This record gives sequence, C-alpha cells and structure tokens, in this order.
Amino acid sequence: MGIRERKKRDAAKMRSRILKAAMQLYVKGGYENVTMRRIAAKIEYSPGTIYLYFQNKKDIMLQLCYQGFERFLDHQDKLQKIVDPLERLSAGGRYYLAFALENPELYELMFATKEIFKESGPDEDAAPLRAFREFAKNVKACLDAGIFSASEVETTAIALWATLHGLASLLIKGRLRFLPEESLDKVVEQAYAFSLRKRGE
Amino acid sequence: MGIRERKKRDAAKMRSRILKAAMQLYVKGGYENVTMRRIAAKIEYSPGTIYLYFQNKKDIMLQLCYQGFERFLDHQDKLQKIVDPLERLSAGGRYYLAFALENPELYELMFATKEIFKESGPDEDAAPLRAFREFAKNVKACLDAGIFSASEVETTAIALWATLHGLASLLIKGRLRFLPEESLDKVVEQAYAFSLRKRGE
DNA sequence: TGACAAACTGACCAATGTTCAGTAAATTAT
DNA sequence: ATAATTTACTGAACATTGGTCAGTTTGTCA
Repeated sequence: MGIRERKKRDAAKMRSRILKAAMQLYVKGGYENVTMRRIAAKIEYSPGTIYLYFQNKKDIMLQLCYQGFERFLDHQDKLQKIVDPLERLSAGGRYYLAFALENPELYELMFATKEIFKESGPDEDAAPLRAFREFAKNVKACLDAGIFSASEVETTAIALWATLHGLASLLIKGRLRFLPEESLDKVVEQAYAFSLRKRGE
Repeated sequence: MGIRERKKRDAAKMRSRILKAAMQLYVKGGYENVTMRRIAAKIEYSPGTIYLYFQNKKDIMLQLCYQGFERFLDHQDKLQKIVDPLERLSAGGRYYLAFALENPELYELMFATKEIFKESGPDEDAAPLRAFREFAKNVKACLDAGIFSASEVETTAIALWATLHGLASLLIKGRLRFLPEESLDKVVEQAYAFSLRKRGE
C-alpha cells in the first residue's frame, strides 16, 4: 500500500514547485510581483489549486522566508573549518554582509517577516534561531579564548549581530549611498572594531 | 488679489488633511490598512479627489516617511543642551532606540522606504540626511574631544548608527523576543561599548 | 448675469487574494 | 470489469484594491 506514500511525495513535490515559482517571482520583482495567478501560470495549474497546498499568500511568503535562512545556514557551514575563533567570527561577519548584499530581496524578506515566531513561540528547531545559535557559538569560542572581556555570551552576540544587520539593512535600503565605494571597507572595519579589539590592545 | 494665496493655503490644508488621515490609518494597521478609499472616507471626499493632491499611494507613503524624520528631528533638539560630547552622543543613542520602540510602525516606514533618495540624488535639505548630519556632528565632537581613537568621523558615525538601527530593527521585528526583558539594557550597553570606551581605558 | 475655470465626483477599469460549486481523475468496493 | 466513492482540480465569481476620466458642481471674473 505505497499509494499514501506516493501521494505524500506528490504533494511535497507540488509544494516545492509552488515555492520555487514564488521565489523566482519574488527575487525578480519583490513582494507585489508574487501573485497567486502568476504562480499558477508558472506551474501550469489553476489559481485555486495553490490553496490546496498553502493556506494563503502569507503562508507562502513565510515559507520563502524560512528557505532564506536555510540557504544562509547551508553556505555558512564552511566557516566551521576555520580554527581560530576570532578569525572564524570575523569571517562569519564578512560572510553575513556578503550574503545580505548578494541576496538583498531575500534578506529583506528574512527580516521583514514578522510572523516568523508567531506560531507557538520560539521554535528551537526553526532555521532563524539555529542561525543565531550558530553565531552565538562562535562568539562563545572567542570569549572562551579570552579575546573579549565581556562576560555574557548572548548579549555580546546580539550586539554584534545588531551591528551586522544594521549595516546590511542600511546598505540594502540605499541609506549609505552618499558613502564613497571605497569607504565601505573602512566602515566595516569600524563596525568590527568591537570584535577586532583583541585582549592586551 | 489674495485669492491665489488662499487657494494655495487651502491646497496645503487639504494635503495635510490627507496625510493626517493616512498616518492614522498607517499607525493603526500598517501599510495594507492605508487605502485610498479609506483616506477618502476619513476626509469626507471622493477617492478621485486625493489624486488631485498626490500622485499616487506611493507618493503619500513617501511623505509619511519624511514626516517620520521630521518628528524624529523635532524631538532630538533637546539633546543639544547636553554639553559633554560623550554624554550627548550616548543620550542620542538612547533616544534613538526609544523613538524607534515608541513608534515602531513609523520607524519601519522610515527605513523601509527605498524611494527616499531616488529623486535627483541625495538632497542636502532632506530630513533623513539632516538627521544623520546631526548624529555625525555629535560623533565629531567626541572625536575632537579625544574620546575616540578613530580618525574618520563619517565612518565612525555610520558604524554607530548601524548598530543602533540594527538593534531597533531586530527589536521591532520581534527577533530578540527570546531575550529576557532585563537583558536588554545589557545588550544596549554592549552595543555601546564602542562609544563608552573612553581614551585611556 | 453669463462665460469660463477650477474643484470634485463616482462610475469604471484591470488586477488582486480568496472561495466554492461543479467537473475530472484516481482509488476502492462490488 | 463496473459501479461507487474519495480525491484533485478547475475556473467563474466575489469583494476590494490603486488608478482614471467624462461629467457635474462650485467658485471666479468680466
């Protein structure tokens, strides 16, 4: 009786086809470009069909948001190969900014979606939280190595994260357009002064 | 021949009535709650009339965005009374966060609007840029007083701003909900470590 | 008072998210 | 194999959206 299993697989395939189409539309033209009818046309089904696989448009966008975090985590795995804690944290920050600037629309969606934690509180397994835990782990390694003088891991991680996110957000939104191209590195360095300030300096 | 003047005044009044109605709708229910028809109903005019005073909905939202910066600047004037540069900068940061958290929707609009600089490049008189210049001035005062070791005013100001904006953004979007209430102060302090680190420390 | 201009209206358009009675296809029962 | 039933899908329909514009009302000037 593998029929149920096959149907499950088919449904999952359908869901991913819908999400793929939605993602294509989204990265091409943002939120208002994602239209149930356009998705339907892309997958060659009727608009009504989409509602058999997703509750509504918001649901679809939420899933895209999660996909963003998944993609972020996937690419970040390489960082763990760097042994020096400070070097790893620093590389993580640079990677963070690079990801945001290379996927501006996706990044925007990842942090513009408010409903991300609405359902049953913070989900420990959710990709967004996993991403932060990963980041915090790297910070902890630095603390353990005596690089930071701060005593609290979490608050330090959040402060660092805020700086990165703020920079990414301002850059994406074009708020730093008056800044000469070559000054960007200096700003990043400045924003990193926090983590670059080694003990004994 | 004061008729032209009166008509100008009337038009200005109409524009501000429309913006006021739009703002009320926006802070109550966000972007999707702002509807040309709802605005029209609030000011007791036909929907078509709005288009005699504004190009389209985007135009209205852009004006609301500017109003946000104006309001921000108005409240910030008090800061200039603080004589100690570091104290002033620190208070400015605290005020920044307070403003963002007290007007989350407005703050979101202020930094979610991409078209803000689209028209004829960075406008020196525009409120958003004025707000940053004010901030940069305070940073410069700290540099002049020898509090920071950094040599560049602008990059330091941007780095600080990024931290504040990132923190505000993450808080508004509920990304730090897992953080215990009382830890927030610690994070802010941590994020401020940058500016609180006086010379000789 | 009559001619002209400006302000305003509201029906209309295309497009949106979403629903649901009806149809077609796949599965199960006979 | 055929009938009955469950499942998958359709596409017309609904309410609402941003935006337009011919036509009406109101205000201004000769």
